Amino acid sequence: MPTPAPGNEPPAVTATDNLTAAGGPATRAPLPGAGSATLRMWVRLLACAKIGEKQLRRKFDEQFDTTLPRFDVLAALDRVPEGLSMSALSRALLVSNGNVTAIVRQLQAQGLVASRIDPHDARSAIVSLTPAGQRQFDTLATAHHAWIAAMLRDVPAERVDQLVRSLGELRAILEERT
Amino acid sequence: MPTPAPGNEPPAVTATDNLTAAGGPATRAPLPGAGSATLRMWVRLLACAKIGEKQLRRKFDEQFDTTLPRFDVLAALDRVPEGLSMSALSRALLVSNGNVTAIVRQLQAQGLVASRIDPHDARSAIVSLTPAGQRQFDTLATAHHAWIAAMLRDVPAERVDQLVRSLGELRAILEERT
DNA sequence: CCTTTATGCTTTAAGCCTAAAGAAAGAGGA
DNA sequence: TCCTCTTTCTTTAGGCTTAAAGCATAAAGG
Repeated sequence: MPTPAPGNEPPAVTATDNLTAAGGPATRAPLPGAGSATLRMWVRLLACAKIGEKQLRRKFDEQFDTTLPRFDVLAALDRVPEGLSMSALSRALLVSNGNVTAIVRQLQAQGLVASRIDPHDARSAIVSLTPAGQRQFDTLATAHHAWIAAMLRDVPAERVDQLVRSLGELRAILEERT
Repeated sequence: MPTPAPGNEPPAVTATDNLTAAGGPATRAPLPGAGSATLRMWVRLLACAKIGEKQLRRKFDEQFDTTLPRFDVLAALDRVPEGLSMSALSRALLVSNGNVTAIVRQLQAQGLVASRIDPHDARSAIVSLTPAGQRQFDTLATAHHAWIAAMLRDVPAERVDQLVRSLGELRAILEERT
């Protein structure tokens, strides 16, 4: 559609990418120095995460009839063969306690994870992968890895390394302020 | 908390940060070259987005009794005074069409946005900020900007600039593959 | 033993999100 | 006119997410 109904197509920019565009040379910008570079960084970070997540979510659904959060649980459990308590799981995944309850219930119904009472604490359930869950995770992880490699194949290797470092630093800073 | 309840505290790493850790010098790594640097980059990107989003969501809720998605809608509309159709809005926000319906309905009930029929196309509703919505957005945007500046105040300015560039490049690449 | 306090987990209410199906309007051609 | 195809939007079913309330267990102190 060339020249589509004037004023109907938005610039394909997410949210507030250029909040300070109007106003000319700002003489009283809030929080001077930092300017809005941090805001632009944040908006772009979020856009990247959203776009990529959308692609991965669709792949998980289409090819394996599962979801990203369920994969995340399996991945967390794969890293700790002894199993994790619900609380530990929720901390590892950065989601709320109640949320984990529902997701684990689904995986349990599918026979992918098992839950036993902590012998040292009757309140605590320890969740771990079943053999079927381990097999399922291995399959999913391979596909997941390949999807991401494909998604990012046009990003130069040195740029990837740079981002690994910078984002690691950024994550450390963000975690401090929690 | 030094030495906390042995075996109960997971390493504070999100999801699959080091999938290839076990196995020594891999002789048959899938997708050689790229290795798992892309995977680590992706996991870190996602972690940063989640941590930051969580903080912002809480701030929006506590201080203004609103939500991030609603702010996103206001922000998109602020950038286009003539208003946007529901479809254009959903494209700008990277969310589904049906989702926008619900969020706009909320904002409409609060009197922050108005919706009129497109005179050129009776199917299309054009949504725009009301004066009250504009005032609300200005307030929220100022706070939002300040929160982000505070959240990222320990990231060196040159690192911010570097990330702005790299993430912009990354976003462009991700958008191609949609 | 009993009370108080803290912890682990589940439940609930409310909201965000998607895909898919459906309703309504536009656009084009026979 | 009528038929078909497309586009725009809403609705629906299902899943993720949170905060807050509630239940059960644990831990500490009288």
